[in-house]
Amino acid sequence: MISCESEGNGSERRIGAIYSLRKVAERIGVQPSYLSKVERGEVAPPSEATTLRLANELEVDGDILLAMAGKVSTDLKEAIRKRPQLFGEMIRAMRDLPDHAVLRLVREVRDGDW
Amino acid sequence: MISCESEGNGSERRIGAIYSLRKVAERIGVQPSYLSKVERGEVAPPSEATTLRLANELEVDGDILLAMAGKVSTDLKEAIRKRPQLFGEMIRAMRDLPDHAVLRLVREVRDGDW
DNA sequence: AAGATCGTGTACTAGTTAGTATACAGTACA
DNA sequence: TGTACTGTATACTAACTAGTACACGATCTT
Repeated sequence: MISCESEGNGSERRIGAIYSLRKVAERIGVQPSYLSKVERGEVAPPSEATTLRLANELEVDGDILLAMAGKVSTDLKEAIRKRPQLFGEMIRAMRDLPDHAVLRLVREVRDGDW
Repeated sequence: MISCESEGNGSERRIGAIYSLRKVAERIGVQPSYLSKVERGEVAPPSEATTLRLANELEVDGDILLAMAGKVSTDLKEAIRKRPQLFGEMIRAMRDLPDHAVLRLVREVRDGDW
């Protein structure tokens, strides 16, 4: 587990103990042994719920951690399921675009006069 | 199971027998009893593979049948997983757009000078 | 030196998924 | 009238998911 310096406010007995594998495991509600195996890839990636709790705890983007776990967020799947043909076409079209083109599309949609 | 008229070339003893539940079940490689339950929603929707074989057999859009089964095609998920942030943003942005706006985007991407 | 904490190894499991296998009663038809 | 085919009810299951429970030796701190 990553050990990093805490702010050192004196409330912890040891520096870096806040992000110890055991502490993180406890905060996200799994057994330390399980988190250990997850980190080393010894077991299949956790469920979506557990992955998102972990992402939140480690302050990383949930979509990214889910992707690392080979999964896609339920709310994205839900959006696709509601309009499968339209979103299917769109995603398959975007798949072949370079990042900057997709980014331009995102901006266009956001600013858009739709 | 839907019974429809065949072309009547005389090779079948009874009309409409080509799409009998049993025949379809056999062609997609499941038990008739299972397909029966699937059709009536008595069991959970089949796996992605089985759903796609069924869609192909019935000549309907795979994405649509998957969506009816509450699923999303693996190749779409794969596209999202490769660029989770970008595609996550895009899909969440498109989620709130009306159909015609998404369609316009699809056309734009297709014709695009990207 | 002792107690706390560290990450890890091993063994086990409830619940779910995606079906199979077989038997059965109704219907068409020659 | 029998037999071939229809859809369906019932009972069962192998493989997988997503973990738990507990023990262990190493290390760190006082």
